[in-house]
Amino acid sequence: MRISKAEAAANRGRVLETAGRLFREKGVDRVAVADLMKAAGLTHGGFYNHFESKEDLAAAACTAAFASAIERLERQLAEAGEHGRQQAFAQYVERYLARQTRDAPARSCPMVTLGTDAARHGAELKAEFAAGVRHYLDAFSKIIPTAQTLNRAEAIAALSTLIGALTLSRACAGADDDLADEVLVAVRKQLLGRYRRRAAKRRR
Amino acid sequence: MRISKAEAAANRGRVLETAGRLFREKGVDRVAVADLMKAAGLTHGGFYNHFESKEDLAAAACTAAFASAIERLERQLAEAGEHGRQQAFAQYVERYLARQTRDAPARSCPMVTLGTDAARHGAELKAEFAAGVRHYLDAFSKIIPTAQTLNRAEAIAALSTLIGALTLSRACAGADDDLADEVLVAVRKQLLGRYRRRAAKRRR
DNA sequence: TGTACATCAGTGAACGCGCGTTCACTGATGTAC
DNA sequence: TGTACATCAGTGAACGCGCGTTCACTGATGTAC
Repeated sequence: MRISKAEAAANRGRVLETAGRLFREKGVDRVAVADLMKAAGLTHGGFYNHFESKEDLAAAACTAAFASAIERLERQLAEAGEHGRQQAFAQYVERYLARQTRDAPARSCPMVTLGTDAARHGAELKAEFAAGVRHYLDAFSKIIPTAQTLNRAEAIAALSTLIGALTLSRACAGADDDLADEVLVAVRKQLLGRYRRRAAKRRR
Repeated sequence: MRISKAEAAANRGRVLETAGRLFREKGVDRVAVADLMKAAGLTHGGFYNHFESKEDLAAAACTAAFASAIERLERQLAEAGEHGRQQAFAQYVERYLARQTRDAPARSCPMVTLGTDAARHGAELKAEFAAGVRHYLDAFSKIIPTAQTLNRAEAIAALSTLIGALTLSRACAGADDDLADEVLVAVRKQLLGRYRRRAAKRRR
């Protein structure tokens, strides 16, 4: 049964969004196309009307995941705009390293959930991932509270810290919850303390 | 044909070591048992004489990978013992974030290469991963050059930074080499600069 | 505006391949005497 | 020390399942007149 163009586009969007969630949660290799389509409310046969291959979908889902992550980041930045960068940064770190975030990878940072996949999968996914990182970094640089000259290198380092911490904490959660939580707390403390100290110094 | 016990043990060791390399390089899910056994110089049928399942091997290989990583870490620490912690730390960071390391994941840090796998696979692998992190952290704390009270939290943060940077750089390498290299350089600079500044301050 | 037909998103069976695992078999090793 | 036999690591064919992908078919939509 043929479907209206608007409905078809909506279906495609739903598949993309579902893929973004499932791929982040379980990894690209551990999600079957048929399961994914079922989760999106369709049957698997129609998949190839929308995407050339599973890899093609992975690349598209990666782009979409980055887009929504960056959108959220910029919203946070805009909201806290008046209170200044430092507060926006603190809030961002708190959310990024919250236990809730760790335990809900499906909607979380694509750099953590898709990074290893991107390193191992084909060129399409890798290209979209790299583009996503570039854009994310641009947005993220704006909320790092520091001197202008170091902005970008510091942004990269801070982002790396967040990514590594979430990776570690997720991998340990369930097996050693104390350790998993300790990682979140320690990194939160280090990241926030560091920039707080610096801000205090600037105020003097 | 039956084989001597010593030879059988050597075979098992070779399988374990091969798994450690291949799993780190391609990820557990992207290495077939048959290919792995062939790479170890055996046929796939004998696999189950040594391991209960592929998951069982993954857990054992994770432990082994951590063991060799920690051994290397402690060797570096011992070598540089006389020059003091700071130099050991600097050397460690330089190696960890070298392009060579990034481009040779097979022998590199298991926290980067197996972290996402551990988060997604079964409890066995996760448990071994968490134990590995604990041990690695203990060894790593010893080379973080700072005040005693903060040692552990700082070690966790520094390690997270390294893990995140290597993850990012690997995922971007091949698609955007400039960005991939920039990540390595920026994080190296940040990590080393930070501790160098602090050491200078202590000397005053 | 109404009619006739082509299009094409969605369906579900089917294909073929690769994978983890099992199994009957081999023959050198280890052991009991 | 030498002999007879049980053990068991390794082999490679086979099994069965799940997966990515294809395909003939359906029927509502979009379009040409």
